[in-house]
Amino acid sequence: MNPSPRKLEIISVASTLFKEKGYSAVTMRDIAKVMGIKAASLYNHIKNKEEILTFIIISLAEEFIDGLEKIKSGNNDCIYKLKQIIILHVDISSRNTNGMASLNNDWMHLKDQLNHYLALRMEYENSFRNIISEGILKNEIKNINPDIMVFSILSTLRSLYLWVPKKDDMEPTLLAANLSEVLLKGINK
Amino acid sequence: MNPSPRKLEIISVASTLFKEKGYSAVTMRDIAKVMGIKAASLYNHIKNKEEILTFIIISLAEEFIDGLEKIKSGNNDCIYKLKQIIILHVDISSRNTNGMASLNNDWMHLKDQLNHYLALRMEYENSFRNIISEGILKNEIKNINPDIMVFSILSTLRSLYLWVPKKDDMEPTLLAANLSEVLLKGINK
DNA sequence: AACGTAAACTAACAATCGTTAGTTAAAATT
DNA sequence: AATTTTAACTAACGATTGTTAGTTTACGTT
Repeated sequence: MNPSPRKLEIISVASTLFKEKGYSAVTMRDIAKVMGIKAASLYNHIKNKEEILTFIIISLAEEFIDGLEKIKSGNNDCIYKLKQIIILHVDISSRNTNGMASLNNDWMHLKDQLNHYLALRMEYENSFRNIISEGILKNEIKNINPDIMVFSILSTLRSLYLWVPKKDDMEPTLLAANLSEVLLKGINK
Repeated sequence: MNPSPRKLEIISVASTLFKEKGYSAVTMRDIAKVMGIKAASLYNHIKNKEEILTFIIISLAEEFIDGLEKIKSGNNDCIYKLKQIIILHVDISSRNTNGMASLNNDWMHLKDQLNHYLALRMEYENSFRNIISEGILKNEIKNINPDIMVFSILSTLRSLYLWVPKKDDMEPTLLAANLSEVLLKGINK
């Protein structure tokens, strides 16, 4: 069964608060106050606090997995795939600046779905590294430790949620293009 | 008056727990348990929970400010200064992988010193951006939006605390060198 | 008009939170 | 030897936590 509109509203409000203070510092009463209702009323729509966090994190994680799957399946060179990954991150992060905070910082508070999340993350990072390694083999990418390249690029992409809201005048397309230039070709002239 | 050894021990234990679960999710009883004492006994050494967080964050922030100040004052070209900044981050992050987690994720729970921290952070980012902008003027650095370059590089450097412990076999010097190559000249061959 | 449901409410629960007060035992200082 | 200091302890505080139970109100459907 799909989440009701009211439930999505609660999740959206919670995401905003989770970004501001982190999951642990946000109380059900905080969420309820923004919703304009009492804390107990939240439980007409959600099972518990954990369910909110789980929904935020798992749906975003799966969106990334799906996006990467499509990119992998395309028959393109590695640099092009990396550009698509950058676009994927700019896109998802721009549409979910709040939820991305939980995905990055509050995943350790998952219970039931913690292992599932960790598996998805490992799958994502492995696929990312494979694209880099393939690029090295095909002589498209410099022969540097692939782990360092994955770490460097992914760190930037994972921080987009903090940065995009401060530059909401900048078009996602332009941002992705500039990021590709910086991340792939560097800043040195 | 300098912090006593016992106080530093508490702060160190707290840092470890703060990295694992975040400041808000760590209780004084958690810290005490690892110390092998009761929660109330912590208060013989520290004023309150907030003081622990403040010490961790402010001392690290000041270490970054001091390091950047020395780099700025040197009469070197901008690319060299950026390489020094990368070394600075690798150095501080390697020696404080736990505390860096609080600096990055728990600063919003500061009270008395929140404004001080925000001022230091703004000062740091401004200095960073000035180095980039100067590099563009001197034709050392590509003429792309400096904000994007600052964001990109700083995001990677700020994530080092997560990555260094997973690669503790890698020498900091080598890591800094590889990072300089990737961040400044890109990965594209 | 009667009924059922959705979504709010009040009230309260046991658990846990940061913190304080007062005490004790050992170590350091006089 | 007497005294002060350090650092632990027990016990408890009021506040807040996530959550449950039971109730009320409004609305759509019969």
